[in-house]
Amino acid sequence: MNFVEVEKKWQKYWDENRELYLAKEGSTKEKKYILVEFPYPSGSGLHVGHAFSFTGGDVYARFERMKGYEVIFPMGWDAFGLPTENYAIKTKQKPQKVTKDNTDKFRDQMKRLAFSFDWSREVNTSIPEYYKWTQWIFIKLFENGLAEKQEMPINWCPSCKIGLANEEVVDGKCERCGAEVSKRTISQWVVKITKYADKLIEGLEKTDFIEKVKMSQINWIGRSEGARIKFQISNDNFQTISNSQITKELEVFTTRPDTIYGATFMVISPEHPLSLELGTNNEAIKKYQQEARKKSDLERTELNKEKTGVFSGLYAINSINNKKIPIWISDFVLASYGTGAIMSVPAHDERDCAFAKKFGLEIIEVINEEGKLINSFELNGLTIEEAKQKIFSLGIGEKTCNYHLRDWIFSRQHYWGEPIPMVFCKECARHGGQGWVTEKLENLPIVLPEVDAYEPTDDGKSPLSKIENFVKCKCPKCGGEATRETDTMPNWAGSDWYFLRYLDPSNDTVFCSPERIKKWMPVDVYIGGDEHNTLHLLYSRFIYKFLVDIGEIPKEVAEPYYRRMSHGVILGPDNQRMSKSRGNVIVPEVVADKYGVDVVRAYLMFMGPFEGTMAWNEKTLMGVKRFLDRFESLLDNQITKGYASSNGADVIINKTIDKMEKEYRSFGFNTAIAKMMECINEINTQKLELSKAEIEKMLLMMAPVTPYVAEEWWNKVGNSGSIHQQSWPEVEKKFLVEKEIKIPVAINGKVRCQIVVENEEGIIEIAKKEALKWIEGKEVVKEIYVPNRMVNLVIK
RNA sequence: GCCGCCAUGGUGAAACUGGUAUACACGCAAGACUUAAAAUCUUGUGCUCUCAAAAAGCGUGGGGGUUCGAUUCCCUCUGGCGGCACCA
Repeated sequence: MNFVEVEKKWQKYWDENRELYLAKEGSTKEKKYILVEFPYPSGSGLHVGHAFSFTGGDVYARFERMKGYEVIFPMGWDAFGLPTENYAIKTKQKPQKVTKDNTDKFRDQMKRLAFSFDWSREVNTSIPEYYKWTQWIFIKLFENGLAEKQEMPINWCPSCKIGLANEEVVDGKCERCGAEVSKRTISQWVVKITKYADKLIEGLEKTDFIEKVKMSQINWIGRSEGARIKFQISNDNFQTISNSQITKELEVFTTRPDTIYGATFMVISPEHPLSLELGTNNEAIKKYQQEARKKSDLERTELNKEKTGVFSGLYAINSINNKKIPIWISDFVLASYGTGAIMSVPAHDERDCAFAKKFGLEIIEVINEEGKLINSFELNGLTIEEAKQKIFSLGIGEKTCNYHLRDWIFSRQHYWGEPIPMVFCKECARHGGQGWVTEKLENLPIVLPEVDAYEPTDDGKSPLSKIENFVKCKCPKCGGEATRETDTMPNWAGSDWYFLRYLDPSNDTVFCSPERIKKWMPVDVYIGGDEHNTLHLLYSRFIYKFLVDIGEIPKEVAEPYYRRMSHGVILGPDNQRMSKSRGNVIVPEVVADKYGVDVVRAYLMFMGPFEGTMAWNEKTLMGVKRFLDRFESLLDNQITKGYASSNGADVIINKTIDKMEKEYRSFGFNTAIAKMMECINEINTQKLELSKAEIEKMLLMMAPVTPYVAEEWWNKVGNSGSIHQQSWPEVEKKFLVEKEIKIPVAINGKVRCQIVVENEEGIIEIAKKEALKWIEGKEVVKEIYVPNRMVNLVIK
């Protein structure tokens, strides 16, 4: 039977016997939640990257099932998003239809690749039954003061006609299309993730993420400790320059309050309130502000060589010595960070120094080479830390922290996303507040209406704004005439919490029952790409922690993901990233047509370490194919001539069980396969005869990697039912014990010879006798025996 | 610039808590089968010295250290990858 027929046969069987891969709710077994990031169902189907990471997850899931865990290994679709919307526009189809076609295709491909997903738990972020709960989460955020509408400048992609989160802007360009991003001020929903900054850092301690992931999260949050210090603005010319009475002091943020004696000027950003105030009647300042506004983020960061700026005309009073220091305006100070104002210490900060040199400002050194304070009166001689403490004790400044993490702009002006379930009511606004009213829970989901045109509008509004009977509605609070929010949510919204929905996918009264959360959470292993280590991981941890805080999730499990694995990347045969333009794309389905699914799976797992980057190599794939051929012909020969009556290969079989188990458990799939190769090589070279039980054990060991071959032979040797319901073979420990031990003998650390002994008695003497040649005439000054490892003789 | 990670044959890579470095596979070479090729099988394969073998020496990016013993631990340098970056 060829592999095509075998695959068809068993795929049908597995489809008809779905309980094989179901995660059973009533099970008394210990649970294991294995999660792979769900894909965006694009039109081009499953690519090698998917095949690779899903196979890894699948092998692991199958192994843990065999080890007796109740494994939950679900799959779904992160289906909202721009590519589908764009494709729908281009092909004049409905996004709903495009999504259905694509997910059907993905599902078929996944089934063919034998991924043992529990399909009864499939989720799709774009169906109303799912996004009802995404909307519900938004309402909870709003009710708890973590979502609000703000007028704010956003990153605007002129090509996609969409607002972008900071996260979606890479080097000042749109992450998706590469167009240069500009600024626009739009009224936007903002989710206040910054309130969770510390919790998100602290929570990392409860996880087992690798250092790389922890660091990128910590860097992204960017906590920095320092002080806010208020400086009085000198009265001398304040009145003449500004007609306002309000701004009489200037607050700065600094991480180095100890250097306050070195502060020779202040810098405020062009968007700082004080700058804006001054700009109204000062031409030079106004002109500078206009120039700064014109610069995109890209330009502002590219132009980091030459500093620009303008003097404000004002002076601040240095709180510690009453010295008058000038206040400058420059765009190297960002309005969005800290207070938008700094005290400049040019002697100890590169940027301040460049600025001071350009504009001829004073530079005072306050730290000497030993890291002690100088030129600082009462602080002289102190260390930096001591000086900081002293400053605080003098009542200057207040200890605070700042974060690089920004609040999360949650509005998108596009069609294919979750409608934000908010209503604007003029009447309610009149009684205070912004006038934003949450939709009633019983009215959820707010269903995305089917429309004829999905194109974003040129004025930057969502296409939903054109649909009158969607926009016009009754206020859920007062019942008056109101209008519905027409913005939709970003892609991340649906993927923030999908791992919870898998646990209870058809519940229509809660997003997930607490019992099921208690049963299955946390995710034991979360497999995904490095590109999601900051954004997706941070957003979903935030949403999870928020739901814990408001009591919607039992607080026993504080973090959603315990371990994070970042799967590797497969490059094209030319060692380059696969891309259509390079023409180096490998399509897993095409390779499977040629060699069979099991060869593809085994090859993907054998290529290299699961977390590594490796290039596709057809020759190595052929090696793996040869190995599987050898495996099958070994079984075939043995069955043809009859099974051996005694277990002749039990030593190598048991050793292999032991080793493969360890390798599978630690995601060492490449070495797991190598162990089976060794086992087969040994059986062939020693011409060992196999019993039926031994053949079955070998099939069981291969079942996670090559499910079709294993299933086919499992039945060929006379079993009924599925091999994928069997347990992992037990290691018989007695076969692991060596009768003789081989011990290398080293002289001065260099291995010279080997001895074979039955026990450790007098082993040093035996070693000395064997190594006589090297130690003759020398004095042995030290004898070391490491049990079962080696003997080392130190001679002079 | 700051933070994190990595560096082993011709190639992809193994090596448990410091204990025989290079498992497994690719490639290459020789041989068997064949009219021939493909496929398959067998043998060899870190480097130097050697016709060959034995023996010896050298070998995990460079240098230094700890240790009886270091791919593994420490310091330092070099090169590469990833994250952050006018963030005060």
